[in-house]
Amino acid sequence: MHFSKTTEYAIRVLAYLHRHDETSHSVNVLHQELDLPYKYLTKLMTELVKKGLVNASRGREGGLSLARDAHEIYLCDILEAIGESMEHERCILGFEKCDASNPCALHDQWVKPKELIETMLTTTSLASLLQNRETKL
Amino acid sequence: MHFSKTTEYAIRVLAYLHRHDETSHSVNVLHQELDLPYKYLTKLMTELVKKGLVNASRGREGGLSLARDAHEIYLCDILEAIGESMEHERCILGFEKCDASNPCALHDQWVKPKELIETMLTTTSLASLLQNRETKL
DNA sequence: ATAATATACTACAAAAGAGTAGTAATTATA
DNA sequence: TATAATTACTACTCTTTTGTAGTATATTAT
Repeated sequence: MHFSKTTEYAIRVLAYLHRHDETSHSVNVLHQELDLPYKYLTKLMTELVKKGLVNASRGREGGLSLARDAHEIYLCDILEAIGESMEHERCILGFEKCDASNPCALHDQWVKPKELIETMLTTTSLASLLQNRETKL
Repeated sequence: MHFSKTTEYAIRVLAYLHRHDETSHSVNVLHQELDLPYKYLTKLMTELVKKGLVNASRGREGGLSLARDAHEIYLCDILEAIGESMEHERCILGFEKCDASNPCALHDQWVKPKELIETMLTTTSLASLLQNRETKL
Protein backbone atom coordinates (compact mmCIF):
# COMPACT_ATOMS: atom_id res chain seq x y z
CA MET A 1 0.00 0.00 0.00
CA HIS A 2 2.54 2.52 -1.17
CA PHE A 3 4.06 4.30 -4.17
CA SER A 4 6.89 2.69 -6.09
CA LYS A 5 10.36 4.08 -5.48
CA THR A 6 10.27 5.51 -8.97
CA THR A 7 7.11 7.45 -8.15
CA GLU A 8 8.56 8.73 -4.89
CA TYR A 9 11.65 9.90 -6.73
CA ALA A 10 9.66 11.58 -9.50
CA ILE A 11 7.50 13.55 -7.09
CA ARG A 12 10.48 14.67 -5.07
CA VAL A 13 12.48 15.74 -8.10
CA LEU A 14 9.62 17.64 -9.68
CA ALA A 15 8.80 19.36 -6.42
CA TYR A 16 12.46 20.31 -6.12
CA LEU A 17 12.52 21.73 -9.62
CA HIS A 18 9.52 23.83 -8.74
CA ARG A 19 10.91 24.95 -5.41
CA HIS A 20 14.11 26.09 -7.10
CA ASP A 21 12.79 27.24 -10.42
CA GLU A 22 15.02 30.31 -10.81
CA THR A 23 17.33 28.14 -12.82
CA SER A 24 17.78 24.65 -14.28
CA HIS A 25 19.52 21.84 -12.41
CA SER A 26 21.76 19.03 -13.56
CA VAL A 27 21.04 15.41 -12.67
CA ASN A 28 24.17 15.53 -10.58
CA VAL A 29 22.79 18.36 -8.46
CA LEU A 30 19.46 16.60 -8.02
CA HIS A 31 21.36 13.45 -7.10
CA GLN A 32 23.28 15.27 -4.40
CA GLU A 33 20.53 17.51 -3.08
CA LEU A 34 17.89 14.80 -2.87
CA ASP A 35 20.23 11.88 -2.19
CA LEU A 36 18.87 9.74 -5.02
CA PRO A 37 20.88 7.19 -7.05
CA TYR A 38 22.55 9.09 -9.89
CA LYS A 39 22.25 6.64 -12.75
CA TYR A 40 18.73 5.71 -11.85
CA LEU A 41 17.83 9.38 -11.86
CA THR A 42 19.24 9.97 -15.34
CA LYS A 43 17.00 7.22 -16.61
CA LEU A 44 13.98 8.60 -14.78
CA MET A 45 14.59 12.16 -15.95
CA THR A 46 14.98 11.07 -19.56
CA GLU A 47 11.57 9.46 -19.19
CA LEU A 48 9.99 12.57 -17.68
CA VAL A 49 11.43 14.62 -20.54
CA LYS A 50 9.88 12.25 -23.08
CA LYS A 51 6.56 12.52 -21.28
CA GLY A 52 6.69 16.29 -21.50
CA LEU A 53 6.84 17.12 -17.80
CA VAL A 54 10.44 18.31 -17.86
CA ASN A 55 12.60 20.30 -20.24
CA ALA A 56 16.19 19.20 -20.70
CA SER A 57 19.01 21.14 -22.25
CA ARG A 58 22.23 19.32 -22.95
CA GLY A 59 25.80 20.37 -22.70
CA ARG A 60 27.59 22.74 -20.46
CA GLU A 61 25.24 25.02 -18.52
CA GLY A 62 22.45 22.64 -19.41
CA GLY A 63 20.11 20.95 -17.02
CA LEU A 64 16.50 20.20 -16.19
CA SER A 65 13.51 22.37 -15.44
CA LEU A 66 9.74 22.02 -15.35
CA ALA A 67 8.15 22.03 -18.78
CA ARG A 68 4.82 23.34 -17.54
CA ASP A 69 3.56 25.72 -14.91
CA ALA A 70 3.65 24.05 -11.50
CA HIS A 71 -0.04 24.86 -11.05
CA GLU A 72 -0.77 22.60 -13.99
CA ILE A 73 1.18 19.55 -12.88
CA TYR A 74 -0.89 17.31 -10.61
CA LEU A 75 0.23 14.20 -8.82
CA CYS A 76 -1.93 12.12 -11.15
CA ASP A 77 -0.01 13.57 -14.11
CA ILE A 78 3.21 12.35 -12.55
CA LEU A 79 1.82 8.88 -11.89
CA GLU A 80 0.58 8.77 -15.46
CA ALA A 81 3.99 9.71 -16.84
CA ILE A 82 5.47 6.81 -14.90
CA GLY A 83 2.79 4.33 -15.85
CA GLU A 84 1.36 4.00 -12.37
CA SER A 85 -1.61 6.01 -13.41
CA MET A 86 -4.50 3.66 -13.02
CA GLU A 87 -3.13 1.89 -9.99
CA HIS A 88 -5.70 3.41 -7.68
CA GLU A 89 -8.45 2.41 -10.08
CA ARG A 90 -7.47 -1.21 -9.79
CA CYS A 91 -9.54 -3.60 -7.68
CA ILE A 92 -8.10 -3.91 -4.20
CA LEU A 93 -8.31 -7.71 -4.42
CA GLY A 94 -6.91 -7.85 -7.94
CA PHE A 95 -10.03 -8.70 -9.95
CA GLU A 96 -10.22 -7.49 -13.53
CA LYS A 97 -13.80 -6.33 -13.29
CA CYS A 98 -14.99 -5.05 -9.97
CA ASP A 99 -17.67 -2.43 -9.48
CA ALA A 100 -20.72 -1.68 -7.38
CA SER A 101 -22.89 -4.12 -9.29
CA ASN A 102 -20.32 -6.92 -9.31
CA PRO A 103 -18.14 -6.20 -6.31
CA CYS A 104 -15.27 -8.07 -4.71
CA ALA A 105 -15.52 -8.85 -1.02
CA LEU A 106 -13.62 -5.69 -0.12
CA HIS A 107 -15.16 -3.36 -2.65
CA ASP A 108 -17.48 -1.48 -0.31
CA GLN A 109 -14.84 -1.07 2.36
CA TRP A 110 -12.38 0.28 -0.18
CA VAL A 111 -14.70 2.90 -1.69
CA LYS A 112 -13.98 5.72 0.74
CA PRO A 113 -10.21 5.33 1.09
CA LYS A 114 -9.99 5.09 -2.68
CA GLU A 115 -12.03 8.26 -3.04
CA LEU A 116 -9.73 10.23 -0.78
CA ILE A 117 -6.65 8.93 -2.55
CA GLU A 118 -8.16 9.94 -5.85
CA THR A 119 -8.97 13.37 -4.51
CA MET A 120 -5.43 13.78 -3.27
CA LEU A 121 -3.97 12.78 -6.63
CA THR A 122 -6.24 14.96 -8.74
CA THR A 123 -6.23 18.10 -6.59
CA THR A 124 -2.62 18.27 -5.45
CA SER A 125 -0.43 20.23 -7.85
CA LEU A 126 3.29 20.80 -7.48
CA ALA A 127 2.50 24.43 -6.71
CA SER A 128 0.08 23.52 -3.93
CA LEU A 129 2.67 21.23 -2.37
CA LEU A 130 5.01 23.89 -1.19
CA GLN A 131 2.81 26.45 0.40
CA ASN A 132 2.66 27.53 4.04
CA ARG A 133 5.08 25.05 5.48
CA GLU A 134 8.67 23.89 5.54
CA THR A 135 8.71 20.36 4.19
CA LYS A 136 11.27 17.74 3.32
CA LEU A 137 12.14 16.69 -0.19
CA MET B 1 -0.72 1.98 -4.27
CA HIS B 2 -2.00 -1.54 -3.76
CA PHE B 3 -1.70 -4.74 -1.74
CA SER B 4 0.89 -7.34 -2.70
CA LYS B 5 -0.38 -10.43 -4.49
CA THR B 6 0.36 -12.40 -1.36
CA THR B 7 -1.89 -10.13 0.68
CA GLU B 8 -4.68 -10.33 -1.90
CA TYR B 9 -4.44 -14.10 -1.84
CA ALA B 10 -4.43 -14.29 1.95
CA ILE B 11 -7.52 -12.13 2.31
CA ARG B 12 -9.41 -14.09 -0.31
CA VAL B 13 -8.49 -17.46 1.16
CA LEU B 14 -9.36 -16.48 4.70
CA ALA B 15 -12.65 -14.96 3.59
CA TYR B 16 -13.38 -18.18 1.71
CA LEU B 17 -12.63 -20.29 4.76
CA HIS B 18 -15.05 -18.17 6.73
CA ARG B 19 -17.74 -18.22 4.08
CA HIS B 20 -17.58 -22.02 3.95
CA ASP B 21 -16.78 -22.80 7.53
CA GLU B 22 -19.01 -25.88 7.84
CA THR B 23 -15.95 -27.92 7.02
CA SER B 24 -12.21 -27.71 6.31
CA HIS B 25 -10.78 -27.31 2.82
CA SER B 26 -7.68 -28.68 1.19
CA VAL B 27 -5.18 -26.42 -0.58
CA ASN B 28 -6.25 -28.11 -3.78
CA VAL B 29 -9.85 -27.03 -3.30
CA LEU B 30 -8.83 -23.47 -2.47
CA HIS B 31 -6.59 -23.52 -5.53
CA GLN B 32 -9.48 -24.55 -7.76
CA GLU B 33 -12.23 -22.48 -6.19
CA LEU B 34 -10.24 -19.26 -6.02
CA ASP B 35 -8.02 -19.86 -9.04
CA LEU B 36 -4.78 -19.25 -7.18
CA PRO B 37 -1.43 -20.93 -7.96
CA TYR B 38 -1.35 -24.22 -6.08
CA LYS B 39 2.24 -24.36 -4.92
CA TYR B 40 2.31 -20.73 -3.99
CA LEU B 41 -0.79 -21.29 -1.92
CA THR B 42 0.71 -24.19 0.02
CA LYS B 43 3.56 -21.95 1.01
CA LEU B 44 1.22 -19.13 1.99
CA MET B 45 -1.06 -21.41 3.99
CA THR B 46 1.86 -22.94 5.86
CA GLU B 47 2.77 -19.40 6.82
CA LEU B 48 -0.74 -18.54 7.97
CA VAL B 49 -0.77 -21.71 10.05
CA LYS B 50 2.50 -20.72 11.70
CA LYS B 51 1.09 -17.29 12.42
CA GLY B 52 -1.92 -18.82 14.12
CA LEU B 53 -4.64 -17.61 11.77
CA VAL B 54 -5.39 -21.02 10.29
CA ASN B 55 -5.61 -24.57 11.59
CA ALA B 56 -4.24 -27.35 9.42
CA SER B 57 -4.89 -31.05 9.76
CA ARG B 58 -2.88 -33.44 7.67
CA GLY B 59 -3.72 -36.59 5.89
CA ARG B 60 -6.83 -37.91 4.29
CA GLU B 61 -9.87 -35.86 5.25
CA GLY B 62 -7.50 -33.15 6.42
CA GLY B 63 -7.49 -29.55 5.34
CA LEU B 64 -7.52 -25.96 6.48
CA SER B 65 -9.92 -23.92 8.59
CA LEU B 66 -9.90 -20.64 10.49
CA ALA B 67 -8.12 -20.87 13.82
CA ARG B 68 -10.09 -18.03 15.40
CA ASP B 69 -13.58 -16.68 15.28
CA ALA B 70 -14.07 -14.65 12.11
CA HIS B 71 -15.20 -11.70 14.22
CA GLU B 72 -11.75 -11.60 15.73
CA ILE B 73 -9.70 -11.63 12.55
CA TYR B 74 -9.22 -8.14 11.17
CA LEU B 75 -7.55 -7.15 7.92
CA CYS B 76 -4.68 -5.67 9.89
CA ASP B 77 -4.12 -9.07 11.52
CA ILE B 78 -3.77 -10.60 8.09
CA LEU B 79 -1.33 -7.93 6.93
CA GLU B 80 0.65 -8.44 10.09
CA ALA B 81 0.84 -12.20 9.55
CA ILE B 82 2.28 -11.53 6.11
CA GLY B 83 4.68 -8.85 7.26
CA GLU B 84 2.96 -6.02 5.44
CA SER B 85 1.68 -4.71 8.70
CA MET B 86 3.23 -1.33 9.04
CA GLU B 87 3.15 -0.46 5.36
CA HIS B 88 0.45 2.11 5.82
CA GLU B 89 2.45 3.73 8.61
CA ARG B 90 5.33 4.37 6.26
CA CYS B 91 5.98 7.84 4.87
CA ILE B 92 4.37 8.27 1.47
CA LEU B 93 7.62 9.71 0.07
CA GLY B 94 9.80 7.09 1.72
CA PHE B 95 11.43 9.11 4.49
CA GLU B 96 12.45 7.31 7.65
CA LYS B 97 11.12 9.95 9.98
CA CYS B 98 8.13 11.91 8.86
CA ASP B 99 5.54 13.41 11.15
CA ALA B 100 3.54 16.57 11.70
CA SER B 101 6.50 18.43 13.17
CA ASN B 102 8.97 17.30 10.53
CA PRO B 103 6.82 16.50 7.51
CA CYS B 104 7.64 15.49 3.97
CA ALA B 105 6.17 17.55 1.15
CA LEU B 106 3.19 15.23 0.88
CA HIS B 107 2.60 14.58 4.55
CA ASP B 108 -0.40 16.84 5.01
CA GLN B 109 -2.10 15.64 1.84
CA TRP B 110 -1.62 12.04 2.88
CA VAL B 111 -3.08 12.36 6.38
CA LYS B 112 -6.71 11.78 5.50
CA PRO B 113 -6.35 8.98 2.97
CA LYS B 114 -4.04 7.23 5.40
CA GLU B 115 -6.58 7.62 8.19
CA LEU B 116 -9.33 6.01 6.15
CA ILE B 117 -7.08 3.14 5.12
CA GLU B 118 -6.16 2.59 8.73
CA THR B 119 -9.82 2.63 9.72
CA MET B 120 -10.62 0.10 7.03
CA LEU B 121 -7.84 -2.22 8.15
CA THR B 122 -8.62 -2.05 11.85
CA THR B 123 -12.41 -2.23 11.68
CA THR B 124 -12.97 -4.76 8.90
CA SER B 125 -13.14 -8.32 10.20
CA LEU B 126 -13.61 -11.41 8.09
CA ALA B 127 -17.09 -11.70 9.54
CA SER B 128 -18.01 -8.16 8.56
CA LEU B 129 -16.82 -8.79 5.02
CA LEU B 130 -19.53 -11.15 4.02
CA GLN B 131 -22.71 -9.54 5.23
CA ASN B 132 -25.61 -8.20 3.23
CA ARG B 133 -24.21 -8.69 -0.21
CA GLU B 134 -23.06 -11.21 -2.79
CA THR B 135 -19.39 -10.58 -3.39
CA LYS B 136 -16.56 -12.14 -5.36
CA LEU B 137 -13.67 -14.01 -3.82
C1' DA C 1 -0.94 -52.89 6.58
C1' DT C 2 -1.82 -50.26 2.57
C1' DA C 3 -3.29 -46.78 -0.40
C1' DA C 4 -4.92 -42.39 -0.81
C1' DT C 5 -4.94 -37.76 0.46
C1' DA C 6 -3.16 -34.15 2.95
C1' DT C 7 0.29 -30.57 4.70
C1' DA C 8 5.43 -29.34 5.27
C1' DC C 9 9.97 -28.60 3.58
C1' DT C 10 13.84 -27.53 0.42
C1' DA C 11 15.41 -25.79 -3.54
C1' DC C 12 15.08 -23.64 -7.70
C1' DA C 13 13.12 -20.54 -11.70
C1' DA C 14 10.91 -16.58 -13.72
C1' DA C 15 9.55 -11.81 -13.68
C1' DA C 16 9.60 -7.22 -12.11
C1' DG C 17 11.66 -3.44 -9.68
C1' DA C 18 15.74 -0.99 -8.47
C1' DG C 19 20.31 0.27 -9.34
C1' DT C 20 25.06 0.40 -11.94
C1' DA C 21 28.60 0.90 -15.77
C1' DG C 22 30.27 2.66 -19.83
C1' DT C 23 29.91 5.37 -23.68
C1' DA C 24 27.80 8.38 -27.25
C1' DA C 25 25.86 12.78 -28.38
C1' DT C 26 25.33 17.64 -27.53
C1' DT C 27 26.61 22.35 -26.36
C1' DA C 28 28.44 26.63 -23.89
C1' DT C 29 32.57 28.72 -23.15
C1' DA C 30 37.40 29.39 -22.88
C1' DT D 1 38.69 24.27 -32.05
C1' DA D 2 39.34 21.93 -27.76
C1' DT D 3 37.44 21.05 -23.42
C1' DA D 4 34.38 20.38 -19.79
C1' DA D 5 29.79 19.64 -18.55
C1' DT D 6 25.79 17.85 -19.52
C1' DT D 7 21.73 14.61 -21.18
C1' DA D 8 20.73 10.18 -23.87
C1' DC D 9 21.41 5.42 -24.87
C1' DT D 10 22.57 0.45 -24.30
C1' DA D 11 23.40 -3.15 -21.64
C1' DC D 12 24.19 -5.16 -17.70
C1' DT D 13 23.62 -6.62 -12.30
C1' DC D 14 21.24 -7.08 -7.89
C1' DT D 15 17.16 -7.74 -5.12
C1' DT D 16 12.49 -8.83 -4.16
C1' DT D 17 8.30 -10.88 -5.37
C1' DT D 18 5.90 -14.41 -7.44
C1' DG D 19 5.61 -18.98 -8.97
C1' DT D 20 7.21 -24.10 -9.78
C1' DA D 21 9.19 -28.89 -8.84
C1' DG D 22 10.11 -32.66 -6.14
C1' DT D 23 10.09 -35.00 -1.99
C1' DA D 24 9.25 -35.98 2.91
C1' DT D 25 5.98 -36.58 6.43
C1' DA D 26 1.53 -37.21 8.64
C1' DT D 27 -3.27 -39.03 8.87
C1' DT D 28 -7.13 -41.81 7.96
C1' DA D 29 -10.46 -44.76 5.44
C1' DT D 30 -10.54 -49.13 3.87
